[in-house]
Amino acid sequence: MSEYKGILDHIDRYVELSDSEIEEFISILKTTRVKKRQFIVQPGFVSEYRNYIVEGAVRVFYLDDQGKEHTVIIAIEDYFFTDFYSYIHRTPAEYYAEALEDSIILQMKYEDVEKLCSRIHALSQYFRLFTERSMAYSYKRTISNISKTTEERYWEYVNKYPEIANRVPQYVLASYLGISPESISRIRSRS
Amino acid sequence: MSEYKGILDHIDRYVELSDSEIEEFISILKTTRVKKRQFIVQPGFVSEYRNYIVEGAVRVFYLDDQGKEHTVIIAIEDYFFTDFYSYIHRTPAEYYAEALEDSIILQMKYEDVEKLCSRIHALSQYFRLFTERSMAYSYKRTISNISKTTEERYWEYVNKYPEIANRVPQYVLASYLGISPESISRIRSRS
DNA sequence: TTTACTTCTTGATATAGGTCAAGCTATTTT
DNA sequence: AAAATAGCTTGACCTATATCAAGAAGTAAA
Repeated sequence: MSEYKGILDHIDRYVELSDSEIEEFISILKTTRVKKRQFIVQPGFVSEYRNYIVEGAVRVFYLDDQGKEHTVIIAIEDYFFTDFYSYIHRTPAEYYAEALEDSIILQMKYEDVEKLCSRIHALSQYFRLFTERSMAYSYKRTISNISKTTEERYWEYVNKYPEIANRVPQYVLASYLGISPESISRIRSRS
Repeated sequence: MSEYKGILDHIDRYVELSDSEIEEFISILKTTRVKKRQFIVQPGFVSEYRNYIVEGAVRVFYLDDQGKEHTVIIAIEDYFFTDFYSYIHRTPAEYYAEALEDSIILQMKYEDVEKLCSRIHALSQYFRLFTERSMAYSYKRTISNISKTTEERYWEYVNKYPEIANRVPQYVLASYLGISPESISRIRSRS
């Protein structure tokens, strides 16, 4: 059904699955609806799922000892999110995943993904190739974080992801870029 | 031979390869010796290889328009490095990879890795699992970059990787952590 | 349509940490 | 072992950006 179209297209960009493989894959997907402000992952609980967003927006953030939030991931349609460390190592999550809007997500359990990846070579390839691309992107974010000014980081993000920047609250963007909300406000007013 | 022991052990931590698969894998490895300060990857050229360090130390860094260096990866024995974006997308590298010591590295070409991963399910699994772990680590570095003070980042690194911190020049560590060398010097003298 | 949250803006102030400069100390190289 | 190069330290200064505070503007709820 149309609810799986997005994720199947996503897979299709990397590998080809047979019809029966697609069926097997779909069988491990659980569709979940979450309301705005609802938590999908919480510190203390293992992040059981890899989550794919069919519709809506989610952020993953870390709450430090001073009560400050630091956003690691901002995800909209066609993005994946999870507390990756918790998901892989089966340890309690350190991050929150919070719906920024009412959302529909597809959830796949760690064991199910691993089982399927062991059985279906193409699926393993898919996650490998996709994760390698995420990794390359992650290096770029790191470079940006350590080498650019707040203003440069802000405009870089806004130019690269205008739809996301317009869609999420500014304080979320601020905590993603490691900038104070006030500074973002000033950067915007300056232009 | 012993030169392959490290990488085979590395693989062994994730998956089991048959003897013939091991042989196939070894056949795509090229052993290269590089001298201190030699470049293994340079902007403008495609980063052809995934590189594994048998012995020595290497850093990957970005040179910005103001001539400042920003280190993305510091790698010693049993680590991989490459300009990942260039390697995956076959586009000219943006980073330098520079030997910090005389080093012995194992190089595997993109096409060879892809061909083998298509043929050998376990190898695909290996790279998938390993990259997923790298990814989880990468999020931690991001959090650290956007949420911690320079001093916290410095001590965090030194405690986590004391051997590396003692082995590489301080300006390299500084450019990895996004701190000025002077500040690192002051942080150290303060303790 | 008033009340109450939530988010954003603006101003005043403080400070972490960068930059510049100069000298010092190692470590290579000749 | 002298010369040269590379790396580290220290001091003085400066600026980008955080923090604090208070109000304005949106948005949702009652």
